[in-house]
Amino acid sequence: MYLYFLLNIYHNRNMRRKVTLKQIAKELDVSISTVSKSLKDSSEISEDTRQKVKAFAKLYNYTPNNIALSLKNRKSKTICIIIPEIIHHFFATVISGVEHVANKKGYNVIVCLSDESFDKEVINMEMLANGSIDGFIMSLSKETQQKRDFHHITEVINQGMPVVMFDRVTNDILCDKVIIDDNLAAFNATQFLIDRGFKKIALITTVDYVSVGKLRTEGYTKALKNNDIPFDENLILRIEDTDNFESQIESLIVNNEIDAIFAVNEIFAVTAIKIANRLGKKVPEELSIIGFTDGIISKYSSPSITTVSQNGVKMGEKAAIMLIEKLEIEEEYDELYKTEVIETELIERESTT
Amino acid sequence: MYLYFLLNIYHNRNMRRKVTLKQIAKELDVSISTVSKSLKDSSEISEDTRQKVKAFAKLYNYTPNNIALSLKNRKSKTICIIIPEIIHHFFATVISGVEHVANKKGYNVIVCLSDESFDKEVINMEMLANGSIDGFIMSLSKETQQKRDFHHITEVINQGMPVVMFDRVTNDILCDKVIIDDNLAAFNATQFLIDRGFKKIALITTVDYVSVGKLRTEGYTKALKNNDIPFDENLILRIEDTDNFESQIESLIVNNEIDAIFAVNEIFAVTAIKIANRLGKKVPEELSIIGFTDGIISKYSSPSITTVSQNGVKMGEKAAIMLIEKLEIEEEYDELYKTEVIETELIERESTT
DNA sequence: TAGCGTAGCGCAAACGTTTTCGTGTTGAAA
DNA sequence: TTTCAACACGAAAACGTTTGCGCTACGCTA
Repeated sequence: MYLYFLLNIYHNRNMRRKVTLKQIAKELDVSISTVSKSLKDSSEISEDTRQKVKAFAKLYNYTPNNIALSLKNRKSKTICIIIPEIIHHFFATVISGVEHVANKKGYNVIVCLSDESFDKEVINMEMLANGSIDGFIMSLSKETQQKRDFHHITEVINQGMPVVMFDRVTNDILCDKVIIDDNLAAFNATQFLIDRGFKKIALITTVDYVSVGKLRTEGYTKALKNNDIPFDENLILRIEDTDNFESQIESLIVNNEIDAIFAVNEIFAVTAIKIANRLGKKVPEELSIIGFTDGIISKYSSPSITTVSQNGVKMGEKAAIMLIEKLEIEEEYDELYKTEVIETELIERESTT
Repeated sequence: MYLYFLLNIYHNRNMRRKVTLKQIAKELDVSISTVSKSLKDSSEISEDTRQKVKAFAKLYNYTPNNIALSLKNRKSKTICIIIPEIIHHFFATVISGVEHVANKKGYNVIVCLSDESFDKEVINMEMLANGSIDGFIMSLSKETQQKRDFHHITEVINQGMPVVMFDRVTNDILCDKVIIDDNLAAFNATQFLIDRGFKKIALITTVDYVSVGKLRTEGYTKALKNNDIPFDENLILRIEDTDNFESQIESLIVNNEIDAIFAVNEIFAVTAIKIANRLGKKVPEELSIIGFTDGIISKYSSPSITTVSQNGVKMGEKAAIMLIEKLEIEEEYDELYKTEVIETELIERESTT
């Protein structure tokens, strides 16, 4: 009898497919249920049979098939995180946070990249919302924010699938959210520069449809107003195309007598430093610069960059916790949506006086 | 009849679970098979019924349940990539490459982080090798490389699941691999420095059990030998603990009259620049530095760093292509394992004369 | 000896598909 | 009127689990 089994399993070379309950049952000449129950130590089964089955299962390294379990339980123990770009350090840190929490709770993480494209975001969501995953964590693509078309998200939510949005969120969707107070953080950063005595403070930001760009711009504006510093539209540079923005920054610095710059991301900040250097303007002696997002660039740039630290790991962890909480509530949860605000921190380095 | 259906599906508020073939069948008073066949435009079914079913399916937004399909087809159309750390820019680019190819071919990507830990690597593999995924792409954790314990990988391979290893690979496992020629790349980088007339060339590397560190060290050594430059063990700094290595680099620079440094990664390179600056040694005028891995740091550092570019995106793409090829061969494929070598490129920037 | 409790196990349904094969009905040819 | 092909559809198995319930046989009590 054992021989037959061996022949069946080791069908070629030492290649052996995963063994199933059925195979074990056949081999031991009992029913599938008996095998299943034995492995779960059910008292329905005699001690004797139980031991026999368990020994056999161990020998052949039995583990239950996850897909079958998913189908039966109608849950996959998998969550999906959709981000615009994995190359951005910030998003990588968020993934890291999500992954660790998810793993601890027994969940797997599928990563999808929208590449800032609306269509890819839609396709990804539709592909996975069919049982493959239990819930979404996502940050909107630029294009989606621009189009303001969120039907794919409402659809998923209406199916009863929890969604947690982070960083790039929208008020048009009701769901759990994890954000930082972009407005306040920008306000604080600008105030920091004002406190150092600067009056001509430039802002390098993104176009307004990117939610965080807009909020940060508002925070900047508010700080100026609060301190009775005249607002000068010329000092605001809104970068749309991230391919070729160096010349724009250069003219900003050349054409205005600025003494400080607040940039809404690392790349803008480090590029500003580079161009200032090239123009013979010393940072921080002649020009102070503050960035946003505490990535490796800010840390390793020289001079290293004073920046608003946006704790991606923490955001990811929080988002994962919120999602999994929703998933593990038995009942149809009341639609109580929370928005968590992760605190930011101003990290002072060498790029400011 | 429609009313009944509506009551069933929209059971509360406008929450509607995904509709199944069974529900459609019941509602239209036909069999499940008829529904399934209609949706697949089978000629077995009359034009009339087909249209009716399709219209109904469209109305209720039917899409097949992925899990059920996975169970039936015994493949999940999902692959898993296991990496030591997502924070490293290089690994992020690899994911990006994998994701794009996988997506184009209709596969999803599960990302697992081993955090350089052997145990996490094992757990991740065992968790997913039960039907959840069709194949692995992986880069070994440091701990795994140190222990030289690869049983979890052979086990998975013996189950008939394809594995593609990249970057940090091992000869102990027979499978497809994607690597760069670390030895040659290091040789070329060192030769580049020698060609510039440098004789006292330091090497900042990792401990030897990290496969790529070892290979790069060998390339460095070979270049010296080839040019009859005396090999000086004091010029080699092997960094184990990445937390506190600045002081080690500092003593390397202070205690030896070096005129160039070859660092096996970006962080070491940029840190070396920083310390050199602090010590009043100008880069590149008094000290030339070459890094490895063309990440954002190298690009945005000032001076920007001459580096060996290791195309992560390309590695990821190649790995994904190889894996999916294996997956889609119908027959038991012959065990023909290939090792693809991705070419590197020396990108000259400002940190070398 | 009839009755009954219980230990030990198997049946079958369910999760949502796909697909093979079978079955009933029709219309036309013989 | 019988026969048979073609058409339109349904039943059921299969993928691998879990689990409620039913069934058998045994040993015991009355």
